[in-house]
Amino acid sequence: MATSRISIKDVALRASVSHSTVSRALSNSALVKTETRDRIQRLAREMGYSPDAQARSLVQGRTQTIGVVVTTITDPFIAELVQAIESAAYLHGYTVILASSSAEPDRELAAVEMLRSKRVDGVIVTSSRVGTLYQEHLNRLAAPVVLVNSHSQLGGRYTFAIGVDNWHGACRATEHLISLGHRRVAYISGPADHHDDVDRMGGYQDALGQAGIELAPELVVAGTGRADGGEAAVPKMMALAQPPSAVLCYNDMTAIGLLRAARRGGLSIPDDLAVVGFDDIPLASYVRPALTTIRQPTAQMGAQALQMVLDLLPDGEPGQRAVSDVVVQGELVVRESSTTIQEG
Amino acid sequence: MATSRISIKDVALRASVSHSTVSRALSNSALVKTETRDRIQRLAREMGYSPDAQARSLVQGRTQTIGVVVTTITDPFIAELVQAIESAAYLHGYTVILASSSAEPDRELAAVEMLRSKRVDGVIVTSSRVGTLYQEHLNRLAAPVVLVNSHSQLGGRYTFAIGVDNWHGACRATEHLISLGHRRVAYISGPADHHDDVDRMGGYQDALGQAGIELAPELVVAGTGRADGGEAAVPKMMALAQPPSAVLCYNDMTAIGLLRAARRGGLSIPDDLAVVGFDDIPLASYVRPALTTIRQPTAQMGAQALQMVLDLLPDGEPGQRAVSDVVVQGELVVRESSTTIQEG
DNA sequence: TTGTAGGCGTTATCAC
DNA sequence: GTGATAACGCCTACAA
Repeated sequence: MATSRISIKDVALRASVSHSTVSRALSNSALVKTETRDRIQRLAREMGYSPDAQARSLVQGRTQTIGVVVTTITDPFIAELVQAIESAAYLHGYTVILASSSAEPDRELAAVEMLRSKRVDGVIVTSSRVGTLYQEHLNRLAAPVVLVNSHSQLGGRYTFAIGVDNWHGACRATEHLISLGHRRVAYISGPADHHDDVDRMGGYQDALGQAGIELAPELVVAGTGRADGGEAAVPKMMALAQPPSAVLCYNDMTAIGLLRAARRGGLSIPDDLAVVGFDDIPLASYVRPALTTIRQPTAQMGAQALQMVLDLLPDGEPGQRAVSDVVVQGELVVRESSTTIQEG
Repeated sequence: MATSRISIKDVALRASVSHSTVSRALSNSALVKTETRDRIQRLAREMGYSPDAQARSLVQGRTQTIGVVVTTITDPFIAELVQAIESAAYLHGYTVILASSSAEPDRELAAVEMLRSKRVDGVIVTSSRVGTLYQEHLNRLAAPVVLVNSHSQLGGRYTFAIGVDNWHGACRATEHLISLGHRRVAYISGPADHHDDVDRMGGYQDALGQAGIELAPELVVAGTGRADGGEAAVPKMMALAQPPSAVLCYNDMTAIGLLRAARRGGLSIPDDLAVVGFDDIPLASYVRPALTTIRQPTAQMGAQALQMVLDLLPDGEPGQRAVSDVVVQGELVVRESSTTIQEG
């Protein structure tokens, strides 16, 4: 129960002033006598006044709210991203509305429409797959949109992206394996149509080429981006006339699935097969053997995504100046799955 | 850019009707001629009209929005909870505002104040620790509050709770260990002041008593609720004159820390020490040996928490009828850490 | 320094 | 059936 709705009018009545004076007093306007201002503020507090954000937004034209669209908050990578976004938003006086799409087109559309109605000032999208259709909805948003780890296909005037350098990360990972003496390095791919996957495979191939190692098409195995993809890949790879001695996986979950299948199959990691993932999800350091991987600077990406949105706001706080797409670098984290040298 | 702000007035102008008619037409009121209604709806779509949720809320007195307060969305248990809440909210036409408190009192207060200003229709709190001070803030909210896995100390008229049966879960877990032949069963506790911990320890003790096993105070070791607590507990337990042959941990993270330390210490799990956790976080099935634990019906709890909030709303959709505190039962999930019988 | 009078975009209550 | 008109709670010229 507690405090019923109390408006500036109620406060005005009790303070024997007009509601405009209350409004000014509460926003610390210099136009009101210090004395009355203090009196009004005290009174408002006593009465349990709470400003109505909606009414304010209605007249001011902005809601101090940003929408965050995710496939599922259950994904640890996305969760960390959202945490960073929420945290940064809080520091700037913004609020986060969460919308999960479950990767279903209907819900994606519904989410965007909802955010439009709520008049969010900006939107951050972390669905790694942003189809043309989806993008079209986003463009109707009349608010700046920042994509995290996904590529804008249409490139609306107000749509920008921030993402990890997939190519470079995969390159580093592959070089790491090569530096350990591996010559036959496999790649387990992710979901078929993913841009990420294309780029990561590109880095893998280029690193091999750079080292003068010829590409072996049979060493590229189709995965799913989930653990099952990694599990299924093991028998395929091991059935080859010349099995690989090392493998780069599209992501950590693929690698973890692979670890699991390798264990069942009696393969010793990293001795029989060195394994590297991508992402550095929390699980990566907990599995045995702990996973070597490319760490995405998740928290940084989240915070920066928010800053980009703010920079795109009409008059908003200018973090620096103009906004452009941002590419961040991942970091190679060496653990047990690629080398027998123990670590944390 | 896209569509600028278009209001019902704009539509009214183009349709040569009053804005009231447009309002009625858009809400499918029977009071408007079918023909004009269709015409207006078509026009509104063409013009890219999007209703302003804030203006609507202002007059209707409810926002179709609920606030979710978490310590950190990064916790997999909480993430799953939030996912379920968001999903259920969507189905009921509600939107979720996310606020993370980082367990800092300042931010807790700020979060509550923000939700108050945003005029959320209800609030779900998943901070496992709800202090008296915090509760006081919550009571000022003038909106129903549902606590997940935490105990309301003041028990405001509008504050209810849903949580897992800690006592029963710990009881089941302990009985499981006893049924495997263990007589010396240890307990590693969680954060000192947690209600959860008290209840779980109670279940542990009662199960032992029930089996006619005398309680050995030295077998209760202080933990932290985090991995470090489990790690630190291993040397303490093993230094005992009669070390335990099994251990129940306050939660999974404690158990995982224990697993790690045991591994380093050359202890064989479950042969030297059988281990059971609590929660069944995703990690539990991925660590080696996979963790036996008590699974919390997370998704169900999230969905039900939302339903409780809805039921508490003034006129809101009545799921069933009166609301009361809810206790759900966890489920024993047997994996490798307590028995050598292989599984999953 | 303060008060009056709009108006933001809706819905709702009246008349017509 | 439809159109004025008045709220909802706030901000902000414009007056005083």
